[in-house]
Amino acid sequence: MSRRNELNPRQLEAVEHYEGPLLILAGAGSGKTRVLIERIVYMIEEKRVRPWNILAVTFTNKAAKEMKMRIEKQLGPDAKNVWMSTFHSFCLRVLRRHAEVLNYDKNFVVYDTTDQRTVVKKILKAMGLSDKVYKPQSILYHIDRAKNHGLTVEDFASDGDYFLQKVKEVFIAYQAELKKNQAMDFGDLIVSVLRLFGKAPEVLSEYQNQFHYILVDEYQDTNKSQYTLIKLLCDKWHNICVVGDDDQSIYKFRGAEIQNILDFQIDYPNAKMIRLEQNYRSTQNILSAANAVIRGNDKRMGKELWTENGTGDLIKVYTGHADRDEAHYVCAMIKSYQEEYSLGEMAIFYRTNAQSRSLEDELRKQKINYRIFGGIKFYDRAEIKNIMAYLKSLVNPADSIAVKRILNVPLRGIGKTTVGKIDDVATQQDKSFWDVLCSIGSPELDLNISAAATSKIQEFVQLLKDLNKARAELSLDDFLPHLYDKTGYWQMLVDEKTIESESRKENLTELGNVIDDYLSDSEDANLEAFLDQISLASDVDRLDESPEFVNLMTVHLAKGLEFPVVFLVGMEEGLFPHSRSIDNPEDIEEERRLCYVGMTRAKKKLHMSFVHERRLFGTVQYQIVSRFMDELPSEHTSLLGELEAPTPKPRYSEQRYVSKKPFTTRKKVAPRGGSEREIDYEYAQTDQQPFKRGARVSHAVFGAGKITHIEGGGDKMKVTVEFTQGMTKKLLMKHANLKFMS
DNA sequence: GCCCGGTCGATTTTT
DNA sequence: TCGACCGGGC
Repeated sequence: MSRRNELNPRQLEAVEHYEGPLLILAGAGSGKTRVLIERIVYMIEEKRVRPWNILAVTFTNKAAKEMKMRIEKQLGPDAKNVWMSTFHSFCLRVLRRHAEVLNYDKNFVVYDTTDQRTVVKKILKAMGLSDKVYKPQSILYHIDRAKNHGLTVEDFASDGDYFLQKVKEVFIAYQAELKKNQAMDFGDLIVSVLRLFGKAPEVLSEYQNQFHYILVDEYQDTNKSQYTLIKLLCDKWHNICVVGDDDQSIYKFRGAEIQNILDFQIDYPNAKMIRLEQNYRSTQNILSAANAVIRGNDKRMGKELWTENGTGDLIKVYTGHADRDEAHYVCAMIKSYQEEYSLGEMAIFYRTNAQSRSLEDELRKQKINYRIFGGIKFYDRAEIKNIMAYLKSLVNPADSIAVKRILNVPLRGIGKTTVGKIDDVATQQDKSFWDVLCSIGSPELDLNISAAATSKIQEFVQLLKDLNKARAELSLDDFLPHLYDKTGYWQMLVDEKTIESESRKENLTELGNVIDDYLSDSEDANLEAFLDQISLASDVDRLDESPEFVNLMTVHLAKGLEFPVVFLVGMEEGLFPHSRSIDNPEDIEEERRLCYVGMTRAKKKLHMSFVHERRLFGTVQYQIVSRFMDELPSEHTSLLGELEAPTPKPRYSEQRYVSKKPFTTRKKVAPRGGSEREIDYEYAQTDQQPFKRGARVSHAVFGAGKITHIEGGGDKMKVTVEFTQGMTKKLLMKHANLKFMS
């Protein structure tokens, strides 16, 4: 049964557009996923398009999975034949089939960022370059950037720049090393397909013939090489439909080119454009405010979100003294919402991961359950990486990064010196690390390795060989425990008996669950395919809805999600917008988009907050309110103090706030682009009152209390207040906005 | 081979 | 402030 009649006219137009290039400019919350799904269903059901002639590309596995599920629900098992995947998994699928064209082994592995770093470091060492001058991160930035632009090593131009010349040398050695290890990094996956298509035009035309219809989601986040890939693939039929929102392009630092979406109508001259501006997620207040913020950007196609959801609450703006107060405020608010919303319906967004700490401290103190996303990823945990390295070594022993990683884990007494010797031989004889390992102890190879180490290595080689035998005999879910056991890894954790080792064990158990999940929803399950899936998986993919936890994440991670209650914290210059983007107008625009993304996640209640002092890297930073706060029209915001304070409601009624928007009264002395922005900042002032010990006061967040201590004077006056709720706080008079209660 | 202690540096991160 | 990383000492 089609639900197409529930679509609005614009959405319907997008769904029923059939042939030729189409750009769907889909604002936040405008139901674009639905449109994509209905469009695919429409093509298959009404236009009798065969599922395998459709390619749909998304950016996250989560999005791909969800779309697949929803299409299957409408179409049945036929939907399985639609090619629905991320850019990277699509490329991996293609490469597994045609790897030999590029002289690669079919069992090549995918290297993640950590592996990349390891390789670069090794090369720097071999080339005698200091990793202080040639920071691996910086080198990898250039390598990744080149690949994002669709360039291979040969194309990499140093423009006579000495540093870039060295980068190029490292780049060349890096690619050679990857090749030797039968590995590709994320960027390679895309570039290699481009190379494959260049080298074997017949393969390209095979895919061109197959994909009559191509859909690309989040088009604003494609990079140059992804753009080229799509352009090639749709060159025969020109049935390309891209969906995106230029206002939500927030991954420039990863090579995303907003220009791709801005130029779509130039690239595909007869392209039709459909704007989806009706929002089904948020209230009008939230949308109007978000519209106003994003209007500050120059480079955009222009779009105004609107909704029939009603005006809704004003955006609550909180200003506090220190980060602690902000955390306190957020927690108080969360508690006050708990009757109306579950914890899982609330989320706190911040610009940088480091900000989560003060929030976490307070959440713990107040016994509010929370979950945090990002930070250390599941698959980045040492124990998971180690086990994965075992699995990778079994599938592809040429992967010397993996083999070296586990050679001495658990500790086998095979140390750095030994590894170094083996490495040297491997380089000299142009053999893989594993091959050298295998020949250790044989008479023709004298490495000057101690007898003890030699026998340890032989045991290790035997271990992997045994494991590979067992792998053939056991199913994947039986094999993993077997591996935990035979390697001694589990025992090692048992012996450790620390809190960390306990959590490591839990993670390993969780990895078992991941395998079970994997086995239950894929037919041709094998270790190779499992590794592929894991190497392309991310943490967000594991994000499920749980009602018992408040969600904490960076604004980046929040993209694509929605919550009834949202707290956007740390709205301060230098943090949001981040200091690294402050003197580049283009970067500021990206920060503004990020702010827009954060705001438009909120369905009902949006809170934005900033403080004047924040502990960062151990020192106190004095903060200035974010320019984005200035861009919020005052008619859509309410300052804390004008709004009903959370539990408990103060007993006073009169409002003392003189200025409606005290935080905006700053003078811009250097109006545009001036690096030193002189800012005069005013705070909401309470009338000066003769505060004395014992005075009963009221605070908008903490409620009623009693002053127990006073120190300092003038602007520096601090009071200690014992609140009736139980906590005691030291507050700076100037910012605390305390009210007297008679 | 391994452990410890000083130094340095520190956005965001769908794959 | 906190962690990763390296080099020296055992």
